[in-house]
Amino acid sequence: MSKMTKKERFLATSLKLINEKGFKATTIRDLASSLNCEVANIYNYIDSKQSLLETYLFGISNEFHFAMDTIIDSKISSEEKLKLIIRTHIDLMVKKPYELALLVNEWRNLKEPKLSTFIAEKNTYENKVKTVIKEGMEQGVFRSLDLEIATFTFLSTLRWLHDKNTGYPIKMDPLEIEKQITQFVFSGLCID
Amino acid sequence: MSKMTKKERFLATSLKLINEKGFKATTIRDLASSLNCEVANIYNYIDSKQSLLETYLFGISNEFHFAMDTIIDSKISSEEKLKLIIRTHIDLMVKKPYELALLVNEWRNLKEPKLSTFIAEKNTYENKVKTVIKEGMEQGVFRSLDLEIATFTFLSTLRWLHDKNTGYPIKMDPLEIEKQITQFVFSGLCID
DNA sequence: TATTTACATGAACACTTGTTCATGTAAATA
DNA sequence: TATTTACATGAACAAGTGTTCATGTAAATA
Repeated sequence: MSKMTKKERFLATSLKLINEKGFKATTIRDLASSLNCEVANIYNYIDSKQSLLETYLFGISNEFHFAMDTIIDSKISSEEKLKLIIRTHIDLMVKKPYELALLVNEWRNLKEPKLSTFIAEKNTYENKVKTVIKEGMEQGVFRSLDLEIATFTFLSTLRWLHDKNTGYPIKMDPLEIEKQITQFVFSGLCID
Repeated sequence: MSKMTKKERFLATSLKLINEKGFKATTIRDLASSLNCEVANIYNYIDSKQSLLETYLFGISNEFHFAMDTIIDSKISSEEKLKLIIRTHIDLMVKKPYELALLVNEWRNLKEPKLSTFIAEKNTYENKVKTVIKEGMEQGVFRSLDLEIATFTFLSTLRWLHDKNTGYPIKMDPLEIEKQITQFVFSGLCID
């Protein structure tokens, strides 16, 4: 337990620092001084700086996929599925804001072959979202927009949350955020 | 003219490379070998690696502000203003996809005091968009969503363009993209 | 008690980084 | 023709990088 606690605390501190400075800009010595320990000591916790990034990224990536698969397999309408996708993103933003910011900003720093693996997972996720939207369009529930554009525009509406919620405390009630974004996505800005 | 041509070509090549690898990951030696020239030669064009990034970022930032100010000062409806903002983003994406991607991805690599200046410009821009949306809400043209959320969600819908359009040729007709995104933003996904 | 385990240390490594220097050349300008 | 200008070169630098090493300690386990 104490073993885990120590490593976990290291991982948490690192995550925060990497978010502030960026992965490339954060040196092992930065991590060490932020943890009040010696540089070499860090290698008691991790194999390499790269593996640290990999741990974070594939960690949340898995969480997203797990949630997504649950949603897709459930017997609910396309509209409800999309609502749940929005809810999942906001949930994860509240619970793991730093990991989410990494997912958006730092995945480019992965190296092959992990980079390809990650991109594949990313594409798979996007395709699952695309499928939900496609179903909705075919059922006449969603407007028949270009599928690619609709999917990526939708995903984008969930992305600014990460940019805004790193470092700052989340002021607004998550449920309220969810309500607002759902309304934007489903009904748009205009009244008519 | 030949002076400008040479420097411009250097700037264009650098821009592409920095987009592929990221600013931090792109070394002066990378630039040199990509340009088939010696490392030292690069410093005939630029003062420092940092100044290179600054040139790019403040360059497009200015373009955005210029376009935005024209829109804001024109005597048209809030709805029309928002449409023009969408058009501006897509226009710039088509004309300067690499600069735009930098604007989104690499501004964190600026150093003080340029970083603060950039963030201030960024905030100013976002506030101008916010004002347009606020006007629309007050006039009853736009749905009364939370202003912050509506603004950033709107801006996000224009951001994925950059991610998707670096490196790849833009397949879809810009006018069609504009039409689709405008529809998404104004009317949302749902039919009802 | 003996031995493993978890964590800590500081020096050293091999390498990469941005940048500068002194020098050179070929064309444009005066 | 003389001189400035634009561009090119290769070596060198000082600083910073991730990582490893041999060694140490204090507590948990056997």
